Amino acid sequence: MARTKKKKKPAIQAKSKKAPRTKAEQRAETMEHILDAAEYLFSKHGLYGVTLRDVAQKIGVHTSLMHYYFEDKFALFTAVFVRRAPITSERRMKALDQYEKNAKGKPTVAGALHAFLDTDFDLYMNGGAGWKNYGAFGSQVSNTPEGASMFDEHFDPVVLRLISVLRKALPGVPPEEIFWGYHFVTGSFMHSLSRSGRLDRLSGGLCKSDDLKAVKARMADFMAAGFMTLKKR
Amino acid sequence: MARTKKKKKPAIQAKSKKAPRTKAEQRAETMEHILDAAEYLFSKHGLYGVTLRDVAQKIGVHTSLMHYYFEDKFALFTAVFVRRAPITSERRMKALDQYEKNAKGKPTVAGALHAFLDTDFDLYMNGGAGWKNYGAFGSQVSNTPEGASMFDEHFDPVVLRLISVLRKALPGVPPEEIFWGYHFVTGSFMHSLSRSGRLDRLSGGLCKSDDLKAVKARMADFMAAGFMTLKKR
DNA sequence: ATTATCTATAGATCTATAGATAATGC
DNA sequence: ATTATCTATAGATCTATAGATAATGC
Repeated sequence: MARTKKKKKPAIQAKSKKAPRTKAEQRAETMEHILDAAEYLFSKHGLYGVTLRDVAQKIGVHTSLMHYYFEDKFALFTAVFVRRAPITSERRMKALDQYEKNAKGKPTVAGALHAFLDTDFDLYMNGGAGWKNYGAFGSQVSNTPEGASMFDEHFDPVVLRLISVLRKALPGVPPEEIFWGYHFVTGSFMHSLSRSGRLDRLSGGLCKSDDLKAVKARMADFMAAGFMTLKKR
Repeated sequence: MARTKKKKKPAIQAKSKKAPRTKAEQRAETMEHILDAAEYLFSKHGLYGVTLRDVAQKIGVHTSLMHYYFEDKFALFTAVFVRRAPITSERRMKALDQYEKNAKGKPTVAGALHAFLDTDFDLYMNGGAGWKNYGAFGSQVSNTPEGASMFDEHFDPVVLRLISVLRKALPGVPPEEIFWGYHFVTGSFMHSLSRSGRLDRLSGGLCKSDDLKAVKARMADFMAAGFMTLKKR
């Protein structure tokens, strides 16, 4: 990540950061560089707003290398999505399992949402620039037909796990009401991950859309209160 | 709109739907057709995912006509945005004015959100296919750097108007808290307008993301409850 | 010997413009 | 006579592939 910038010093490098020894390492490292660059660019401009040349140029490498490592442009796009999807998915799955266990049959909406959302916010806040970009990338993808099926495939399981906890927390509330609640949650969540900067301008600098810590501090409880308005049957 | 499909009958047309009489009318009608087609396509694939040829083909006209009516691709994109922006903006502005007047110094969060959101949902639900497409288009735009400044320019006034009513409804709550609340609202709102279909699959058909009536019935109260969790100073 | 990277280039778009033709307007 | 639409085409990308060169691996 640190060396993504350009290539400042072609001179002698520090021992630890030397060119990778084995070919396998070299291959892996180049692929990571490509994925990092693609992730960043796709997060800004979407699938069609980025050319393979853009990606190659960003890491100072020839365009044809993109095709050596990835079948085609869409395969690269998919690879960006797939690289991190299982990580966030599994973390949240575990957090929900853990929460439900601790709740001993009495889960709350706020508790479930904290497990689901805060776990991810921690990742995006502390996982480095790559994870921040992935968040913005995901929020882009979530709005396009091209990406919708990737969401279905990789995130349906965690989301349905969340829904199941929410249903226990809200006995008597019909499932469709809970799905509507989730619909609102995911909209806000994706919007927050996009960190578009609009909030900064709108609020005259009072809030920064980059401030995920502030979002984390408010979102789960905000949404939990909303769930309480959904009508029982 | 009805004739957008292709051109089925080059035969004699019904009197009322005859080819436009004056050149001004013809010009206006062609531009509307172009804007309708562009609006639909941009809403699905974004600025870069649509070519001028795509737009031209959709209405069965030559690509060069795009350039005759619009300076370039981005100008067309902007024109799509600008065509309807003032309409939704003014409607909501009026609804907020009206609400505040009726509230006689005692506005509520729910009341303000109903005025702001429901007014728009009515438009998207009852304004015809074009308005539905515009909603999805807007939600796409709201997530891109290219479109952010358009949002700032055209929608900041209504949003700040909403904020001002919310502040009256929430005395003692610092403005930044209210901006965060709005941040959550707009995320859910834009997501709802995108009508991506993911909710349909996720919920196994229990909910349809196309069902704006269901969204309207729940969203304002859901969010209003959330605002109550924002901390006073 | 095998794999990583680059050079060169084909073929397919895409945007945009110049100039021709067809349809209204006086 | 002016405006709407089409034909033809230039110039600029963009994706993708074939084949050359440079760097590791036995």
